[in-house]
Amino acid sequence: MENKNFHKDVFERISDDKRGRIFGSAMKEFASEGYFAANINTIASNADISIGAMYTYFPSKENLFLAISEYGIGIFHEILADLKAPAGFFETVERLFHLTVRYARRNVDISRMYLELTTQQLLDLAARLAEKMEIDFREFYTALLKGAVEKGEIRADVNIGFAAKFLDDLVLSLQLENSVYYYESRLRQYVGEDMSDTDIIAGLMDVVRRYFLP
Amino acid sequence: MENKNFHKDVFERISDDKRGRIFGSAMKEFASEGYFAANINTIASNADISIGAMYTYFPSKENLFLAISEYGIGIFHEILADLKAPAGFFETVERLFHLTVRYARRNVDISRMYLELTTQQLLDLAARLAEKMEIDFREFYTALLKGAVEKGEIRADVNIGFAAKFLDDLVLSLQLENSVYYYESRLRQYVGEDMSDTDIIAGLMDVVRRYFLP
Amino acid sequence: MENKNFHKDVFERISDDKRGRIFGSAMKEFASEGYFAANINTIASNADISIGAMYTYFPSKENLFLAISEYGIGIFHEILADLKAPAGFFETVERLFHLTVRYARRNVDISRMYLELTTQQLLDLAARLAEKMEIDFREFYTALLKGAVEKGEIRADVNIGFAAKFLDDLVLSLQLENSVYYYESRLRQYVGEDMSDTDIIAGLMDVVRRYFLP
Amino acid sequence: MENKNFHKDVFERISDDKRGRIFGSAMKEFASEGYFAANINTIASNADISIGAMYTYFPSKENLFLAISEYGIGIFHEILADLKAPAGFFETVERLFHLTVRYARRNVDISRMYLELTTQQLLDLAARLAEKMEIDFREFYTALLKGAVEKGEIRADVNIGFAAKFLDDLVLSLQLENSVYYYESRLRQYVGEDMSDTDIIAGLMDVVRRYFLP
DNA sequence: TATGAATGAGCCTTCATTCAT
DNA sequence: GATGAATGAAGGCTCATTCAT
Repeated sequence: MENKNFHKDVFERISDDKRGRIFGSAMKEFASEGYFAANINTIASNADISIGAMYTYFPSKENLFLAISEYGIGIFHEILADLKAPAGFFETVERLFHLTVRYARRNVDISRMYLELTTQQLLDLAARLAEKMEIDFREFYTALLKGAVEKGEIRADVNIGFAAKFLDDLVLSLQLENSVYYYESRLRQYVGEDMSDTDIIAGLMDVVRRYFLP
Repeated sequence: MENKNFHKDVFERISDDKRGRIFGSAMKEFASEGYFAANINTIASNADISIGAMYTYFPSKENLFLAISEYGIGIFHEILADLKAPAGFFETVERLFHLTVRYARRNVDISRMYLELTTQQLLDLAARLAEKMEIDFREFYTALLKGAVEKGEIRADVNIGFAAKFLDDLVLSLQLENSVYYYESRLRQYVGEDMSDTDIIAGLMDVVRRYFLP
Repeated sequence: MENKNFHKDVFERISDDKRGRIFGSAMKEFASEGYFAANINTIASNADISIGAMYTYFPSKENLFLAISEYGIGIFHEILADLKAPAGFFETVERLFHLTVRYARRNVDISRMYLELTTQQLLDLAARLAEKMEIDFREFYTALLKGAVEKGEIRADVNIGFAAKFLDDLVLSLQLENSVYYYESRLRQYVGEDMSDTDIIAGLMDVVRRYFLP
Repeated sequence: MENKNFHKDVFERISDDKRGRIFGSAMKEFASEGYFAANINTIASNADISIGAMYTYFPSKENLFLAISEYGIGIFHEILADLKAPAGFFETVERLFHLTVRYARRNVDISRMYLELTTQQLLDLAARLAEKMEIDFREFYTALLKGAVEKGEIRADVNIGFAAKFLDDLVLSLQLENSVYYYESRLRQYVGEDMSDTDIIAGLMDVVRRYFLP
């Protein structure tokens, strides 16, 4: 059983507090500056540890980034876990939208890192980390849709693959609009300042219903 | 009337060929490496001009990036110009989708730069450039939707702002999937390898019709 | 009586096994990497002790190096001890050559360290350690030559000092050729692959005889 | 015809003065500190150029070292060139000894670098550079000895290969004693302070004559 | 005493920018 | 105007050494 970790062993033995500070500091720096502009010395200093310590925990900047990415992406799995409880199709989708908004806001840095990770040619490995999460979401959507068809909740002639991606697109847009300034601002330009999260999700549910109902 | 250009005056007096080489080289570098990892010396060398020349044309890396962004974003205006000819709502939307695919493919570097520009906290100014284009698109969508409502082509109770953003989201996803590897790959994971561009656009039109028809 | 040791007192109280592991590991590292590239942490880890322990035994990298040098150089004294038994001049010289080859091969790391120590400006102290050994060898050569002159084994008009150094040069070349790759390879380029150790020593004895015999 | 240089092209275009300063500074630093302890910033600063400049001339510390080594080793070829004029065997050997002393003294740094290069496991490439010079010297010795045998100047039964190496050993010892402090000091311990260079060379010629004359 | 995590000065290298020619 | 050599601040990373446990 090989060691597939991005961190060195010592990192597992340090206090939760310190580990948290490192993750927080690194996430913030990577999210706001991007991989290349991010400064390891700054990350260490903001986490209140020495650069030396940083390098006893992670063998390189790249590995630190990968570790942070892996951790960050993992957070989004929680959304899926939160959705486990069986419920009707539209109810589930609506909860997914709400959870997405909540998670994106609570984990702005992670959201941004994810975006950076997908759009930049960064590191193959990083992209593959994101893909892992994609797989789980894909399977979730697919199962959800198939179940809904079987139960007659939605029309039977939808193309499952296409519809799944469509749902994911809606989720992605919510994520962007709740973590990336540019997309938040764009949203407001389109719908004005008055439209609440609830309104927006209601709007999305309208889209979903019109598409999936017979 | 102050000079609001990102380039210096000399830049306007050089040959089209040279200007083209600079834009091409810079776009490629910025798109593939990202702003910070991009190397001005490399850009100059690939454009077959001296670094000295580069700095007589642009006062800084930042300004070069901004100039390139402005130019690149302008390209997408052509899509709007191409859509000027009056036509039915659904016909227009379908043409928009086709044009988006074509433009994204033909201008992969620009597409990537646009993405980088919106997701990274890069330069305020850069984001504002992108917003300029957004405005035009927003106005286009709004006019299109209002006209369609007036002509009775689509149901009258749509929220114009929300619907406009919705259309733009669809366009954005097409753009991503045709220029950024990660999103291209994600699309294929969802819909398989067999689905053609035409099929996908047909799928999107289905979404659009179900949403906008009464 | 001050403490002139390079190690701290504790070092004398640890097990022979541990002491041996430290010497072995340090010698190997210093010999193969050179003083500056040598890594104390690596030495400790290869010796299966903690860095902390290393620093309770030796106050610094420099002192560790000196201790190792002192020890290593001491090893070569054994050659002299092995030569104590009185014998004829040429017989003794021949045995010296054979012993040199054997010791150099058996203690490659020490040989290399010795070389490094003499050629690099390393540490004054280190050079002085090597000089200590030199003194013993010098006295040995001098006594040997004087005795041989007295006994009429060699011509009486040799310059003892010069002749002693000459003998030491021959020994040095044997040492180099049996521990440093570059000199081993150089030897082979000159004399071919077929010449055995015995042949080479025979060649050297020929040199010695022609020089010292009347 | 590929570029086998260790330096970048620009280096060939700078003034002889500057090139000289760089070589001098680098040689001194590498010779006195050894490859690893040598500090590129120090080299640059002592040569009165910026570190940036250093890196426009040489792609890396390693390449700088190789360039310096190549140059330094080349200097020793001059000895061979100086010996071209045909002369008797013993006369030639004596001139070789004198030239070696003169060159070693005049190029102390080079001599030391050469030694470092052979004794440390440094860089394969570096060792190969030294070997190149060895080849020329080997061929010189071989031709010299063969000629001397043919002309009846020396006894015919010498083993050319062994004898050649023997001559080179004598030269090497002269080189060491005239550039490396340790060996200079060792020499003095053996022969006293009074023996002049001329005396020492006379001593060596005595060795040579006794060995090579019938 | 032993441990090994922590420290931080220091080194190699990059690259945006300047400026003499 | 064009050139490209020169500059030097800044960043990733190493490793001798310390010290709390």
